[in-house]
Amino acid sequence: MKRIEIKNLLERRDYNAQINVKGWVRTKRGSKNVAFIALNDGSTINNIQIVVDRNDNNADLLENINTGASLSVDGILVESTGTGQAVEVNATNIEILGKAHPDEYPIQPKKHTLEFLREKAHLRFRTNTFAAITRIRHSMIFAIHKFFNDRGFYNIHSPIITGSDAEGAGEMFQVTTLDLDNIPRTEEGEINYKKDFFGKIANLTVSGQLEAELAALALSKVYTFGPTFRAENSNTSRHLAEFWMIEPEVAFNDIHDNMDLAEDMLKFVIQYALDNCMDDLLFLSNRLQEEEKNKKADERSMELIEKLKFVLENPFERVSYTEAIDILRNSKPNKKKKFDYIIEGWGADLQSEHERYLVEKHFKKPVILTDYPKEIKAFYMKQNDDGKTVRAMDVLFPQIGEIIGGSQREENYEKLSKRMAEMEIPEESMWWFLETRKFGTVPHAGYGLGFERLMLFVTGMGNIRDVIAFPRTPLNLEF
RNA sequence: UCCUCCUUAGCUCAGUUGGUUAGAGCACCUGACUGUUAAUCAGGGUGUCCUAGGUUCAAGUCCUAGAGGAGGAGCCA
Repeated sequence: MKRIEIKNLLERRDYNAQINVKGWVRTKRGSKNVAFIALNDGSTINNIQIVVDRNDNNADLLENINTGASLSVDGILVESTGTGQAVEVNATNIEILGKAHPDEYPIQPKKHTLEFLREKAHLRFRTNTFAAITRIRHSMIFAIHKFFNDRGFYNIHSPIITGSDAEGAGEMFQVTTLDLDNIPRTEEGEINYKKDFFGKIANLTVSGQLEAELAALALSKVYTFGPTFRAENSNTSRHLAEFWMIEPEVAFNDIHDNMDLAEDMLKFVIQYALDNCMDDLLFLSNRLQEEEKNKKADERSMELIEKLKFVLENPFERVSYTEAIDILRNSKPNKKKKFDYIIEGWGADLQSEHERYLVEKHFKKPVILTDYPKEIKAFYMKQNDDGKTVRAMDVLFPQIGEIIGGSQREENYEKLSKRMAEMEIPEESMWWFLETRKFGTVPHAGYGLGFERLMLFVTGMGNIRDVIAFPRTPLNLEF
């Protein structure tokens, strides 16, 4: 008999139909005459209840049906006589596909800590929490592609291995096929990269932006969605060494178009989650509410679904860096010296505590900060006429901080070349990037969205290691 | 990389100013009961107290070093 997915089965009402379901046991509840098995196959967060009549013939069978075991169940779909579910399956035959010995199987029907489950990353998909996150993650991936596809964008696969060491976005992972026990040297005693696979130093990409710009300057509207690698020794709940980044790049867009695009995109994908993942969001919301009970009233955050709707319903606050500095300088925590870094004046880099103050205390909604001092931003950003600032835009979200970083790009060859020289970025490694400003240059803009940071916001999870299946962080590469 | 905190049963955690035999809930086993909802009730015993040293009559508890984890900061998405 063909297997029916539990998601579909739960919606059926054709009682007495013969069906087959396969899945993993979540719990088994004992009884003298009858046993109840909650079975889940990942198609939905909800389980199907399997009802088994106890008799002498199946005592051994039932003994081996423990949490985590996999089953194939033939049975009859019936209306449930109990409360808590509309339909259930009266089992006529159960085959145990794989046992899960209860003394050894670590995922038991109880609350486990997220830290514990991180150490069981191979099995944590089998928990409600991670299955829900995984389903939501899929929907978010799909929503992002849909958003851009619906608007005529082209998806670009930017390279994962790069020969450019000047992307300027952080420490890089080197890629080599050289024998590390016997490194070829030049006559001067330096490592001879001419003998390496590519004949030069190669690294994993830290950004697909530069390649996306090249494509945008022909196809007008493009985006990348790929893995990104940073070898920073970052040990926080917001950083990964390997993460996924979405980088749209649009020719003829200025910074205002760029902000509109970012805001539209975030709202689209959040709406998509509400429209398509409500079961899983409700589960995560309840889970969070349980945790919140242990917190003081003023530390509790907004309920998850309410929070998502709040973002949808309110325009993001657009504020220049200069205005933000004024707000911060006159803020209570600054005057009372509650900030670890006191804002003295214009030019200071904003710390996490300042961004949080603006988003969570002052504006109480997402904020887009623009026009930062050029000294604290990347070389490729469009220089404003004031000679001091660049057309950068950072989208700041409550709890997450910077979820998007972007800018209008400098399209003027001379200005870009001059800025690269000032920042000591070697032109010879970036000649191809500069040539786009030499031939048919146009104003353009783009940004990078950290996909896992979006996932943090949508799921309400607190640690980025719990919204990606196999997180890569310093000293962590088990799975 | 820096600061702070944590590591006790399979899991979640308690363990007093250093003091006798280290505890609870869940899971597991036995029994009862029952169309149950992480079923319930009764009984059963979990152990390298992270590791290695040290102080002490006595260390889960104090000290030193190491390992692992968490939170915050920096870097950033």
